[in-house]
Amino acid sequence: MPELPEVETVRRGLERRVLDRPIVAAEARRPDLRIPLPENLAGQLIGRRITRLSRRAKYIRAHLDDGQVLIIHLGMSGRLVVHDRAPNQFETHEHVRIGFDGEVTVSYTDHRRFGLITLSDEKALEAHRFFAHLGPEPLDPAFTGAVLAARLAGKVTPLKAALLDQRVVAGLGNIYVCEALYQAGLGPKRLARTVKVEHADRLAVAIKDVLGRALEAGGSSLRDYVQASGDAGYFQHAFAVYDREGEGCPGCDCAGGVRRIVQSNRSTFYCAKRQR
DNA sequence: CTACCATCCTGGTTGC
DNA sequence: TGCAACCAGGATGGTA
Repeated sequence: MPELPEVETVRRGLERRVLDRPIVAAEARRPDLRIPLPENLAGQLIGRRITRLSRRAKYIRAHLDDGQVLIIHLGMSGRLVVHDRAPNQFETHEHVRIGFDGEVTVSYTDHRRFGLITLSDEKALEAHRFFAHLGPEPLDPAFTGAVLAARLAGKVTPLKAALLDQRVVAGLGNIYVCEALYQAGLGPKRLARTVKVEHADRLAVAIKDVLGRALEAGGSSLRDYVQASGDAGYFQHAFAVYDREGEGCPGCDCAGGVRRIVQSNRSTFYCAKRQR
């Protein structure tokens, strides 16, 4: 579910609450997430502190004070919620719970279990299979139209599919690709290799703008996503096209309004007039 | 190497 | 109301 703005919002929420607090309790309740939880996860966490929280693509990384890094991906339906004290009961799909000194408790729930939690050595982190092949971070100043154009060059695949590929750009998902393509005025079916530098400039600007606005809104809450505080995000109210099939295109008076098509088995929403 | 497809899993919504 | 079909923010392993 969560894309870059949601994951970054959760990261920031955790950062405010759990940094440098000793972990005094940990419980792995269901080990079979997308990949199995590490052996003795609780034992590896208890007594440690999180000294830094970083994000790469849609992964949150909690850097521990012993050189290990806890890697978390929320998949489609994962939540990380901070409680002031440990709730008396477990939620239905609460798979991992971490207790910090001072009673602050983090619950990881994920009803679809597409998410994952694992551990890695800090030294080997960027070489880890999750990170080794990722494309650039779109909010990094180094991410420019020229960089994007180079990564799309030669690809014989629809632009929509190329942008969902984390090796091309990291952190985008179905919502923000639809929104960025709309804002840039580029058709989702256009082949990636046809995107020249002038288009890519617009697209890179649109990606940064959409992600930045979503981040300010605390992300988009459709079904499962909430911030670390438990509050919903509200960028879903600002979607131009996502999940707005049949509604009028906000940017023009085209007859068809927002259309929905299926690409790589996922919904694409766009305006056929504005996006070429 | 590249591109496409099915699949993992659960639950909410839709349509008959 | 009941039930089946379909759909959902992601990632990836296998196949062509």
